[in-house]
Amino acid sequence: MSRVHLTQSAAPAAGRSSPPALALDTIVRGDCVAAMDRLPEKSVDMIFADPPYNLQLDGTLHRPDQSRVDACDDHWDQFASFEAYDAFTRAWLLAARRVLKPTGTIWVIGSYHNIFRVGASLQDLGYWILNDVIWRKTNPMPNFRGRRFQNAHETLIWASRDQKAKSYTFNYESLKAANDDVQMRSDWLFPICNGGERLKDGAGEKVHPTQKPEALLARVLMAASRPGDVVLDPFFGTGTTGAVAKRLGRHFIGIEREQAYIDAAEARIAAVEPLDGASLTLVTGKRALPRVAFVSLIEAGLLAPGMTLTDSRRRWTATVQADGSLMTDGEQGSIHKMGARVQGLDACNGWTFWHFEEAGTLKPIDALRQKVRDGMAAAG
Amino acid sequence: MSRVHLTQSAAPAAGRSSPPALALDTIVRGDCVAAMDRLPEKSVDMIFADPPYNLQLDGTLHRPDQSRVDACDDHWDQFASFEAYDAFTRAWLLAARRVLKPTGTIWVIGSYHNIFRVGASLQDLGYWILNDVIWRKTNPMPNFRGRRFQNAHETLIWASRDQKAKSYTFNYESLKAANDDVQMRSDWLFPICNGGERLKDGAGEKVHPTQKPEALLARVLMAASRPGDVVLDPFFGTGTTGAVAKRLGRHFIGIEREQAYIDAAEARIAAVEPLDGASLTLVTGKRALPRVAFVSLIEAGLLAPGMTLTDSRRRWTATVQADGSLMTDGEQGSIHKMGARVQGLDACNGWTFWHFEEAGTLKPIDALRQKVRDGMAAAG
DNA sequence: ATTCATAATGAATCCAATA
DNA sequence: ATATTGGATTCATTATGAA
Repeated sequence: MSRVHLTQSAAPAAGRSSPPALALDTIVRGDCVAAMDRLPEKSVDMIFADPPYNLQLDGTLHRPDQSRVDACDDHWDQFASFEAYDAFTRAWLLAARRVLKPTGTIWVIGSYHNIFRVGASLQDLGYWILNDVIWRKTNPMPNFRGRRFQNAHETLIWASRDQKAKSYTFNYESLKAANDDVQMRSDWLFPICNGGERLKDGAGEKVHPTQKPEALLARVLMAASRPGDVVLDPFFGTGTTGAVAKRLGRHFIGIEREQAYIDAAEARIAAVEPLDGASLTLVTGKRALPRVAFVSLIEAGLLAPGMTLTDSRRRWTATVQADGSLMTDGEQGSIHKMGARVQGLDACNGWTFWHFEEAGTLKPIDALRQKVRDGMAAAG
Repeated sequence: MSRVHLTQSAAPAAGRSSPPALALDTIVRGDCVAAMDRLPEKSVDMIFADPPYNLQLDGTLHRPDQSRVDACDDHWDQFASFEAYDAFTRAWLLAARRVLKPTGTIWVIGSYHNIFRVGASLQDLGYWILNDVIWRKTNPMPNFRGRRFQNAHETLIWASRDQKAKSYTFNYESLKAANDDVQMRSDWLFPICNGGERLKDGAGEKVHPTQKPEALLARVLMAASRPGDVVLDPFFGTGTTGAVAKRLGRHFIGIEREQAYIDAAEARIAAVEPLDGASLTLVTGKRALPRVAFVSLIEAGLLAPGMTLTDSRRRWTATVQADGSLMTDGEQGSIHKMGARVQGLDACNGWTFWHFEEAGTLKPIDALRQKVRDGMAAAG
């Protein structure tokens, strides 16, 4: 077992329990199923997996200029049959599911050679697919023979542990803010990994045939993990997941069989400078704010029993009751229930629906909720 | 059995044998497996299939404005389990493979709910996947609860009958000429089917919950079939495949269970005006002839096949071809190649050279490219 | 006729905390 | 475990109606 020492704190994020005796920020050498079986169950927050694609190449491909295409023909990408690939896939997906926390999610990347088998196995094992995400390549390799479309994308599947797992980590507001304030789509555009980022050996040969771009991993980690989280990569390769995790203040556990890849990954990760923690804070929306009981507005003296609230266009009115309910048309209930009732809807956000009058103008009671929250913050 | 009469010739393309006793340009009512089993083996040139997605929706979804999302909850999309869906999938894929010519290919469209199972079944049955193709939607439905990425694409799988089938139909040169002389990628951008193209009933309700855009089918048919070919659609719905096939001079065989869909499809297809045969010729050059794809102007309805383009001083003219090429003086090629040819030059920017007439004035097609670019920018 | 404002809607596996 | 309840959440396009 190798260990990469981080300069950043290894303390877990506030409010998230960390498993005991989990060797963080290390690369485990060996078979990923055996290695995962040695980890505690429900111990990792996210899994990113870039398994063998089972490319089934035969023969050598040449470019139109007769140069040879350096194919991915490594022994670890060879399987005897679809059945053998399926058995391999089920085995590692099952082991991964055991170590994944209930709030955790898994990402698997693949191409049309293997991704359909991976997706079906995910579903068969009880994972619940949240999205498939398309990595559109700005600079894919052409189809040299002109017999197919240029294969210009790869597919990622994002899945939770099971259908019931509703509270998985997803930094929706961060992604939206990063995307010109529109929600992030399922198609992402990135260049392939080349240039200075691509690891080369002494002879100038690429160290790994399928090194993924750090930008892709960065979006994955920013979307589905938080600072301090533990990210597992069972097919670590040359450590893109680890490098990005370290940079983004996440912990990683890598599993890899080939010592040459481990060596390259360790050197690579050691050179990564973690971002300052202040750069890593996430945008949080209203969802993350503490709840405020409507009655606390009355208790704080911001509203008084007997006061009349209306909607923004004064079509409906309701009376504030001392117990924190509203009364309208002889019916009594929460601000939400009564807002829905007068409109004939199933649901309503009473905080933004109901207004009070101040200095001749109508203001939503949501403005008063903010005052209460400010007071809560001041009180610690 | 219903029959739609075409005005175009039903003669097969020269050099391609046509099966005997194959009722062309008709919609067969009934189960697709039984109907395909009644067709002669190796009788169709291409299959396009839009099977049920098995969405597994649960409960009702509301938009933030409390309006209800009109979900696809039709009985035909309900399956008891993944096993039941797999059995259904294998059955129709097997029947489809029997009727497909050795030179034929199959296209299947789906989403992450079903496409992985479809893809695995395709491979298990011996089909050979050529590409997966991503339909990126310019205007997908948002994720209203902010719990996932906006599901902004669907996936098509393109496969040949088996690995040995090397001489499948693929109009590589046409696609390339139509795509600004770079080979067509595996990610395609189209709007969803809405507006005037979307079939509505007397009450203004959509006739079919999942009608596909004609532009998508047009690219599929232009890529993998030739004029006179027979295109089978075992899940015909409201007949997008048939409408596009008729317009592009292909024959179709539709299979559909619901009479209401058949009625809508027949009326729709009857109203389709086939393109002139001269507009449908394909580029066949072996070498590369001379970036918004010119074909996307056609797919977007900004230009129509058969339209005449001229240079700014009306010295030369050319005709827009359905495959996205131009024809002039009996020669056919990209907008750049044809611009260069008429001027006797080595190279030419077809975007600024070729003009179309609008309200009596000539405008460069580059103005239309900007419109398409605006749509691309909107999609990220 | 044109512009602007408002409403409607599309293959969607769409919540979290408390009782 | 289930039931209840608070209250957070949408993008691009088309259709409709007002000015």
